[in-house]
Amino acid sequence: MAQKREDMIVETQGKLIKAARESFSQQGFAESCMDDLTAEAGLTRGALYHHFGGKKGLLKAVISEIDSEMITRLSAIKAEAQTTWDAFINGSIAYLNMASEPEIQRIMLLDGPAVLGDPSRWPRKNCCIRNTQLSIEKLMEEGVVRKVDSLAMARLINGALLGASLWIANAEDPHAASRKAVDGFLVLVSGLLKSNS
Amino acid sequence: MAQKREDMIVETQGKLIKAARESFSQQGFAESCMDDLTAEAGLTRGALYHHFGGKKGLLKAVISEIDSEMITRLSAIKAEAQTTWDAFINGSIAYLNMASEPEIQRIMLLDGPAVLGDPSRWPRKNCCIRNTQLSIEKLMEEGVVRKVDSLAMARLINGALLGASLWIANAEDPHAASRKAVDGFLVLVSGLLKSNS
DNA sequence: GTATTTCGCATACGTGTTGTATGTCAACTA
DNA sequence: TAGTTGACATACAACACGTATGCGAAATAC
Repeated sequence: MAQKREDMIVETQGKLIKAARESFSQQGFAESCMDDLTAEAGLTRGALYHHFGGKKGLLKAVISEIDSEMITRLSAIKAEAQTTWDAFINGSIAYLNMASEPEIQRIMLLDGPAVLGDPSRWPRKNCCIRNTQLSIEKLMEEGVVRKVDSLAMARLINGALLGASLWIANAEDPHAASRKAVDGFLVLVSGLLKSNS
Repeated sequence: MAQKREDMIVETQGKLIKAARESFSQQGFAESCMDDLTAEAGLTRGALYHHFGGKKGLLKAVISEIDSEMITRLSAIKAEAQTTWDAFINGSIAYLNMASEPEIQRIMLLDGPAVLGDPSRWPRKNCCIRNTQLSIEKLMEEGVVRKVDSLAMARLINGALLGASLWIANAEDPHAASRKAVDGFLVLVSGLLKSNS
């Protein structure tokens, strides 16, 4: 077990990331105080700057972790579908629901882009947009959907889901809003199908 | 001319807003220093706090001004169209282009939502989402598009355009990206048309 | 026309938060 | 077991924000 030290490191980083997820999602990135945040994790700012280089570095680590979780959840849902189209639709709806969760919305959709810039430039192996793009390309190969630029379409769809999720999360009746958003989304993506026109 | 004092006020506020637009769009809201910003306008932070109450208040004023300009530009474009559908499409494309402008993107689409929260809650008389919603309702009345929840659809469409514009602004070839985005958007909204299915 | 009040804006100050520089002690290496 | 690394804490300095206070020119009153 030459892993004792290494274990402590990942534990420390984990505690910091956990505390950061809570603080960032509840108070927002700008309002989060690093002294409070690290104290919550039973540490000091020294650990933070040692491991992550600063406040933004911690945000990057948090985003990376949440992103991985989202990919995992999305993949599981898509794997259950029978057809590529179903996988695309179910994945999109799942994304819509995830994006309505306060933590994901605040960190990934509001503070993340504002602090770190365009999400597609974030250095992460898997990202949701890439995922959507691949679905579309597969659907085009299968001849199910019309020929379009897959990246542009992925951006449009991702943005649509994001916009709807912002609305859902702030609606007086999120459940009803979610249903309306899904209905609308289905109408919208029906335009992709070759069978139309 | 009992307006001498009042004129000075609007001039002062105008200078602050102008400087803020530059600073916010170039360095972002968080990185903007109020001392530098006010000095740029030939004033001090005293004027800022007197007129706008603080940093966030200034951002609100800036957003309000930009929003008005966007509405004006959109209205002009929509008024030129022959049909309601054309007005909707042309307005959407115009919005896409506007959202690709650095100032609008940074202030209205990135920092604004992160600092002030969901844009639909912003206290402004006219907003782009409301505008889109009205277009959709009119199209439904005319029997051109299928029956959908207009607000949900407006949110989806607005989000799609926003997502695409973020991509365009960060693309290596913005012009080509813009064309692809417009093509994709047309495919997407074709799903709204009643003539399909 | 002068006295008085208002208020637009500047100046001065205190506080909180960030980043860096330095110190310390436990864990690895030989 | 001695030496070295490095994980993390402590101490310090630099801003940037918000507030409290002050000044001087317009507006108002008489």
